[in-house]
Amino acid sequence: MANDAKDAVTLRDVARAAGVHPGTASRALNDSTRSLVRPETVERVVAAAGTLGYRPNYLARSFKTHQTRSVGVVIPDIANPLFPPMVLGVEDRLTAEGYVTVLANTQNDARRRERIFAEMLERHVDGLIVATAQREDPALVTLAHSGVAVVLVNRIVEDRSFSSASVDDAAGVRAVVNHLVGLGHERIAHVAGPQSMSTGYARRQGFLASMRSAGRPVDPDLVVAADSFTIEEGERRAASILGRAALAPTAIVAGNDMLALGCYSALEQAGLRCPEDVSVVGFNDMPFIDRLNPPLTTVRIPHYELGAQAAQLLVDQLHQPDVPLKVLLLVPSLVVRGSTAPARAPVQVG
Amino acid sequence: MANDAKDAVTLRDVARAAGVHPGTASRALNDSTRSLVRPETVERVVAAAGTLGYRPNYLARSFKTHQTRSVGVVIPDIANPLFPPMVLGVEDRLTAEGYVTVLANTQNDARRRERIFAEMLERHVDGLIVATAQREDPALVTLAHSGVAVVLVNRIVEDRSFSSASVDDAAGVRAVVNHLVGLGHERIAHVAGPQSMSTGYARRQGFLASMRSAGRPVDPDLVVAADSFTIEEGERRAASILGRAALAPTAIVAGNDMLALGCYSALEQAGLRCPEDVSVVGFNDMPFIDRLNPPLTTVRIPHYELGAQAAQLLVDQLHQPDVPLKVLLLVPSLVVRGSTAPARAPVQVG
DNA sequence: CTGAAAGCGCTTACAG
DNA sequence: CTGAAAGCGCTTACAG
Repeated sequence: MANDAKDAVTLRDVARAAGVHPGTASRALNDSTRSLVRPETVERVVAAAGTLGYRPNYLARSFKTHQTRSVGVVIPDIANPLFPPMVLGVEDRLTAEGYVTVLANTQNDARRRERIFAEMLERHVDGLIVATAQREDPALVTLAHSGVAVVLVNRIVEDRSFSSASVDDAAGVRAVVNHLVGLGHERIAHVAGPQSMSTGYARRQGFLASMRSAGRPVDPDLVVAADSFTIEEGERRAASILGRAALAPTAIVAGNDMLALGCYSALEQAGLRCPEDVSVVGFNDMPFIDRLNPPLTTVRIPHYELGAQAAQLLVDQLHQPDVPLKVLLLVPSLVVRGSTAPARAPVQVG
Repeated sequence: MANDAKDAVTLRDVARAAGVHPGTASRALNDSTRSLVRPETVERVVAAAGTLGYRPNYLARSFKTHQTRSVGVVIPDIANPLFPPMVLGVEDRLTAEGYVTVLANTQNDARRRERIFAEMLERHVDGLIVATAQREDPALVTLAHSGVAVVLVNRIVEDRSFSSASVDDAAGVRAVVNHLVGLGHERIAHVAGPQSMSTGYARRQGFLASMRSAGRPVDPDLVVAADSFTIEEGERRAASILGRAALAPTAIVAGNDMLALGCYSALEQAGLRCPEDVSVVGFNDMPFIDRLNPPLTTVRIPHYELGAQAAQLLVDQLHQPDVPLKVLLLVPSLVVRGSTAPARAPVQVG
């Protein structure tokens, strides 16, 4: 039974060994104060710390300085394969900067999110990386007012009062629509994501704008919005389109890959083939989506990079509190796979 | 600009408002010491805390008590879809118990893992849930000797000196072999996982034993072990089997789903079809594996439950330090999908 | 049952 | 450049 760290070496021990006052030892050992100490003294202290195997007590330091060198990462759904690579990017960057990652997942539940925010504050995280922003998000604004540094990733708040790393959603959808139009599609449906989130909203707006630019009239019966970015919602909404329209669409633009998977299911239920009868496109290019049946045409976004950039924004903010807000928009690219094919005559349904 | 928590309500404020000494206020507010205080006094203190909106300073408490109510979760590869649901299970359980989850990922790198362990200790996490155990793992043993509570998940250390939640690997593989034998397969290959990990090892042992029981001779040319649980390694090892044997196997048992995906690739490279020419079976039933082309027959393990159980074991250990070691073995089940089919005559290769 | 006091291990104005 | 001292906000033996 090792005795925890009861017998740990403290700063006093180091000071004694080096023949200096604890205050001096502290200054010698800290980057920001080292310059205040005579080089020879620094050397002596560092040597003493080395031989004694001194490890500063983070708890004491945090207690004193109110900094924990920890960052909370709040995601909506850890089971959505979009997020793990993003978290990985965050974690890599944060670890490199000496921060620790406290992960929490809201399960798309607002109450749960509130609790997480409160707890993160109580834990005195130095900052937060939030992937659960709503277009209007009073809770998040309140949080930021409490003084913690907050950076948004993937989704953004509309008033742009946060630094963020996200993706040019409209550009992504434009590429999708152009691709489908190029394949001769006329009746193009959209299963949009939740309109309360910037991603769901911007992609839908982008869809409507691109269709207009391409001179394709949008049949209102072919545009629906899901309540969440889940397979189930995708299936349900796609089914409603297929059930409502007399003519099936020849292509469906899904708000993201999860919704696209739902579209696959709905098509199968309706006895329609993808891509022979209906093309489907997703958004995100999440892991393994290229190995599906059929492989999904989708918009590739740099998951890892998104996380890493968000982390960098936060670190910058922590190191220099008056740094200006920065909105980073990464450019996505279309990846064409087997789920899209040239348009044929629309299938009669219903 | 809200002033951080500079103006926070402290225990002294509560004590003053309630007309008691801070020590008494502390005792009144803590579950374990409340019984020492007269009920009316407790009431007064609690009321004062309520009106003042007192929130205890965790940092001060942690500093004093050496407990942080935080738990480190160490996984080998966040990009492996097996782990997110496991982490979710851990997190749910831990959150419910008032602990915070500090996530770190080793990327299968021993050096990185060492650094993570050291950092977790410096952060004074109360315990660790480790998904990166090796069959022989001196680093982990050292860690446990330092006094932190450690619980293993998924993989175990052979000397059984840790509590753990894992899966009966041998039983899982037995079900696989029986399934294949039932389909008439004779030439069954095994692309095993790393033999330095309990999962890779136990499944391989289980494979050999089950084949023996089933009266199927094992062709040594058809059994190889991968260096890591990755798609690339799976492809490489499966290719080596296909390249070496004069007769292709009619089925491949992969050490896990990632390796099975690699087998898919290798078969495709070799111009062989799955399942028509060669059946493939995985292990883990990781998310989305049922939507692949073809859907993978695999061994289902309760990912979420595994994480939740490990978390519970840890919490038990933290609440009662002398709790006996507990090795929990969850029972997996075979899920038959499109990647396995009745045996045909083996295909001539090379 | 409650108060008074010490102390956890640091950091940081304040002197000198 | 360094020392002496205060103090961060709690918890917990120790008295009474």
